[in-house]
Amino acid sequence: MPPDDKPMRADALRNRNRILQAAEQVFSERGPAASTEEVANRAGVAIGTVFRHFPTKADLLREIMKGLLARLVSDVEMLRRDRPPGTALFAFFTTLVAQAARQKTVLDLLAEAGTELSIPDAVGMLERSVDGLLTSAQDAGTVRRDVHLPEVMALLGAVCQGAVTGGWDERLQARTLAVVFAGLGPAT
Amino acid sequence: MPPDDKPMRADALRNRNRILQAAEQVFSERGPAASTEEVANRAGVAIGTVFRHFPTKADLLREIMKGLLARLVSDVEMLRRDRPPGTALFAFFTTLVAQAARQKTVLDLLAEAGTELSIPDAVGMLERSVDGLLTSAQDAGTVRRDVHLPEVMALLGAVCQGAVTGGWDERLQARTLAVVFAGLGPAT
Amino acid sequence: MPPDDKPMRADALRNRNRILQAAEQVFSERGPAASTEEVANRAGVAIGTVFRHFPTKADLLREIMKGLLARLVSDVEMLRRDRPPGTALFAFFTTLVAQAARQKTVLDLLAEAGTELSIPDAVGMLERSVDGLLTSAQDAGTVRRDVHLPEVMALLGAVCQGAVTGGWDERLQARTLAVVFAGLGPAT
Amino acid sequence: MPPDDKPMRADALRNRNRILQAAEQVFSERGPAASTEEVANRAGVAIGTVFRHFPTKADLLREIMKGLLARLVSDVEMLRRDRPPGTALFAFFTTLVAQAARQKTVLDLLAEAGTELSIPDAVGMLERSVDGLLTSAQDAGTVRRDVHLPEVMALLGAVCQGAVTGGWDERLQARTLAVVFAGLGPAT
DNA sequence: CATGAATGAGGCTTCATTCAT
DNA sequence: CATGAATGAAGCCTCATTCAT
Repeated sequence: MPPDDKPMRADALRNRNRILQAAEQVFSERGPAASTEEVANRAGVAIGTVFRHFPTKADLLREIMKGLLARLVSDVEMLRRDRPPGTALFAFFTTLVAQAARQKTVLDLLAEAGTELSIPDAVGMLERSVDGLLTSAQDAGTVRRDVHLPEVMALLGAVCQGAVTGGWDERLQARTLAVVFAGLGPAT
Repeated sequence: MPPDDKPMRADALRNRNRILQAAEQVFSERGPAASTEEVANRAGVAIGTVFRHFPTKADLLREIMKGLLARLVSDVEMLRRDRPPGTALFAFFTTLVAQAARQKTVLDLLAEAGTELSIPDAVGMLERSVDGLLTSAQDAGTVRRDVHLPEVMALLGAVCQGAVTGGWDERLQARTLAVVFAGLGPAT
Repeated sequence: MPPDDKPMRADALRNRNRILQAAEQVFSERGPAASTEEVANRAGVAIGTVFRHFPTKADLLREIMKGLLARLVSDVEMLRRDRPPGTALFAFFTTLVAQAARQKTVLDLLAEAGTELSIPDAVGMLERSVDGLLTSAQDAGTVRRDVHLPEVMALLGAVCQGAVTGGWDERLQARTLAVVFAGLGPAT
Repeated sequence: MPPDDKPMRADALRNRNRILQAAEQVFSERGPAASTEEVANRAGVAIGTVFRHFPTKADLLREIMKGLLARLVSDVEMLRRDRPPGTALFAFFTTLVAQAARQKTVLDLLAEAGTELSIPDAVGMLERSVDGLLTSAQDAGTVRRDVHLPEVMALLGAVCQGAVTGGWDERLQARTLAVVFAGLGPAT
């Protein structure tokens, strides 16, 4: 989401993206405490270039989060198109946990930065998307009607965090999600 | 668990405990990035004393974790004594989430330090305790037989992380746990 | 004083002047530590353009000084034309102090850059001009004969510096100059 | 003026003083833009030690100023004791200009830092001291009664600045001060 | 043993200057 | 010529750790 009042030069844009990718990697691996210098190295640019594009480390973190959240929103949209409404929400849980390593950044940042970083818009969009999934699932009868968005978001976050920090393997992911899905499903 | 080859003088032991308490507070509030100096201040000792007791910041963190995990183990034992076997596991989930703020340290540390810190013993003990809870619940018929320890631990961790980093209020804690409990319960 | 071996295109010259004006403003307000980038912004040109015209920040500073000194010289000439010879020197003092804010740049630069910047020609010209003022005043009998140019220049500089860094208001300017003028005047 | 709630260890105090001296030198020579690192080198301590004693560069500058101003105040007091009241003020002017190189720091800081640094107490004390000198001189009849403190302070500052940034030699100092003294003296 | 001063590597950020577009 | 992105040295400051008192 580069703010392009003026189109932005080709090379600058390429660097911007390289930096964003490098940052995503680095912060995923080392947590948000990783140094900006390392991001620069991994991106193959000088440290000054990172700061030209993102005047502050927090700006860089914020931008990564925006990107990740945007990607999640589009994942949701894709699922709504390609899956039967009754399973799309479950599929989203599964995807999310499977990608957890990538999502680590999102969660860590939400945790670490907390008050400082603020990207309510992006978060709000994701919530609206997931709400769509939930409603569809309830209409299809695969999720109980007394389940509401907040706990779904909470479970999404929890399970994702858990997967990341706990290092769940595939089998464990499946078994854990099975419990959650059973909990969401119709009462009988 | 002071390494007591030589008994350790009374005042030294008192300092050790003060430091541990202070550290728990400080790291809970500020995250593991908080400075050792602040721990020393809060404990009312000089920085050198902290490093005499815990040669490395990581050692200090590790020791806190051990303490927290030990406390969890004793929580579990207490629940086994005081609660009907069918609900003890659920009670433990509830307790854990409610105390999440305190547990923040545990999780953060697990996340942050990851590979560096390693405290398999303490974790193992907690796992054995929880396994007891699980088996009892299954015997009592309040938890499905095809639920196994790994996913229970996973859910415990996930839900705890979620509660902390998501800042769930009491209502949200209850609703989220309701889903999980439904998922653990008998299939109808 | 653009170095015009080749005449220089009209737009280039306009940029040169814009940069010079901007630089004068910026350095007056923020001191010589202000960034070249800000000069470029204020001038409405790109940073590269500033460095094309002035290969070094020091070059830019030097050029500003030359300009300011040249302006002072022409102020002196004007006073010699428009004022009675007995008061022109005093008038120059007064003008200078009143404009001190503008002159801040000159002085700061002299102070800050010291050895690095060197602009003997321009300073020499100003000295010759002021010498004219001094001689006239002495001929008119308003300044003592045993006062020489060096101390006049020194007082000029001192009073100007003082006015700038001390933030003298009008009343204080007047009272201070009154002392200096009394000191310069005939003995009885 | 170390704030000695607790007496302060001998070595710490020695370092503190070494740093202060080094800083005075460095900032005199290179201006307030000189690097803290250089101060550390000159003082023969590590950079961290400088920051332990003065948490901020501004704190260091402020402390130097306090010290210099305090020394000036004591200079004044000494003059009042050792000199006839009619000449003490003039002697102070002379001393000040002669030491200008040392005082450079004071003035530069006053100029450069302006709003940021604030040490009103120390400045106020100096003003009160100089006021004493002025009154004495007026009582002794060596300074006109219609001269007031503000312009004396202004001239002091101006002449000092001038001496520093202008690099006046002894002869020039004398001639310039002669003019000022004549201006302060009785109207004939 | 406790104290707290000293160390110095490392992090974030700024800015003069260079160079591809 | 102008543009503005890239560079990288350098500055300020923090903090884990060591060591003299």
